[in-house]
Amino acid sequence: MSDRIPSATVARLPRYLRCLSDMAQETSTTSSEAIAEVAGVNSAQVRKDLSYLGSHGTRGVGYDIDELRAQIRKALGLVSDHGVVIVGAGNLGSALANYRGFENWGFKIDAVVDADEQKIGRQVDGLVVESMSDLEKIVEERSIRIGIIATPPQVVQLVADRLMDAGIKSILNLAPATIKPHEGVSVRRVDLSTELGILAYHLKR
Amino acid sequence: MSDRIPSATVARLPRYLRCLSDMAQETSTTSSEAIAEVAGVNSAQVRKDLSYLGSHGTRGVGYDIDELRAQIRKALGLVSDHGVVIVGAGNLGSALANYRGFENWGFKIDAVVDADEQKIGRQVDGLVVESMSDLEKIVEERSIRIGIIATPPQVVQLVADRLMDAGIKSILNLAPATIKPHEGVSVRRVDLSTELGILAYHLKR
DNA sequence: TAGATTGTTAATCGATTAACAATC
DNA sequence: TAGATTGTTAATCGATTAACAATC
Repeated sequence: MSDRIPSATVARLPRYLRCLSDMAQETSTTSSEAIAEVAGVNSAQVRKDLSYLGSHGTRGVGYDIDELRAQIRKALGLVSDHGVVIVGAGNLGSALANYRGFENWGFKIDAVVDADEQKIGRQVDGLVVESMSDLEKIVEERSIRIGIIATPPQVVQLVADRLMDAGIKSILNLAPATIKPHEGVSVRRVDLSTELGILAYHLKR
Repeated sequence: MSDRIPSATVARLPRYLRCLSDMAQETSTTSSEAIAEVAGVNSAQVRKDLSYLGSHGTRGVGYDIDELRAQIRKALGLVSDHGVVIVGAGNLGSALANYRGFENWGFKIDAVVDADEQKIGRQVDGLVVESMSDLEKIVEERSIRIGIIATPPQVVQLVADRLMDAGIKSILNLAPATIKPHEGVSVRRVDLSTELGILAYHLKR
């Protein structure tokens, strides 16, 4: 609810949430200055970002950490459990299946699928790798709405289309390829070799 | 050389580079419109971005793909080989060591280190996992300037400090923790659970 | 009250894009 | 020449941040 939160703010909210988790041990209250310090941003920006969630701070005092965490979780929609399917049980896909921290955020890896016969049936962090041909069935039966693509780039659009047709509403694409999203589906991309390319630029001077 | 390239442009250049690689098979020339289509951005933006590299296009014709690739590689500093050390031989670190595409871009994984005795000596994609205690020696002897951190978040700053003290100039941090960079060191962060958090937000409507 | 810190305004800064003259 | 496409300007849009009144 409330108005649209700017995308730059949405991108910072999960970071604040993690910073707050780290702080929670020490005190029950914190300030925009302290959050800014830990998150590595400007304190005015923290206040501005938090103001989109409504006013939950107390002037002269700061923010109650637990309450603020709850508010951020609510704003991001991290309140209920989200089922996730990982497509691709290669190195990256397996790394993700094992990735701690997903659970802490209310994400639950429901399935890992792969097209490679060899990999089907293997265990990946307690999950059995299932067949790519069952993808639609898996997504529908388990009401999964988030998909993570960790396949070779050549098949990314194909996989994405199948996911979206099956009802997936959000896709995190870790392969170096662009996805044309269907109407109403949001796609995020993380490309590690791109990140390294950016790093090289800064190495120059 | 030339003036500072805006950071948003730098972040897009690696993407253009990959799009151009895909196109190179079919034709020897391309247009800002075609690149924009594949990269998923506005064509005026492509032209603007490319204009920071100098004028390498031909009005009425377009860009020579091979020449443009060379120019982008040069602008990003991808012309010489960059040595990389990966800290952390867990799932993510191993996935990275195996990550194809790094080599194509002029990156060479020179070492994978881990603090866990159990993992030392294991093979990861042709590399033998080395001991974390040799980190400084490895970085200095092999003149490595890029580090990738794939450790638990608790030790990130410690590892980063050791890397920076040893002479690392660019760090890609894949762990969910903030690094305070030393003067002249650039740090980029990719946090997969943050990405998933952002995805959850878009799931709401 | 005095000190601290929020919430918000308004200025600034930077990034995107429509439009079009230049030119192949 | 006619058609195509660049390179660049200028308008627009959105994001950042300094500053400060509000208020605990």
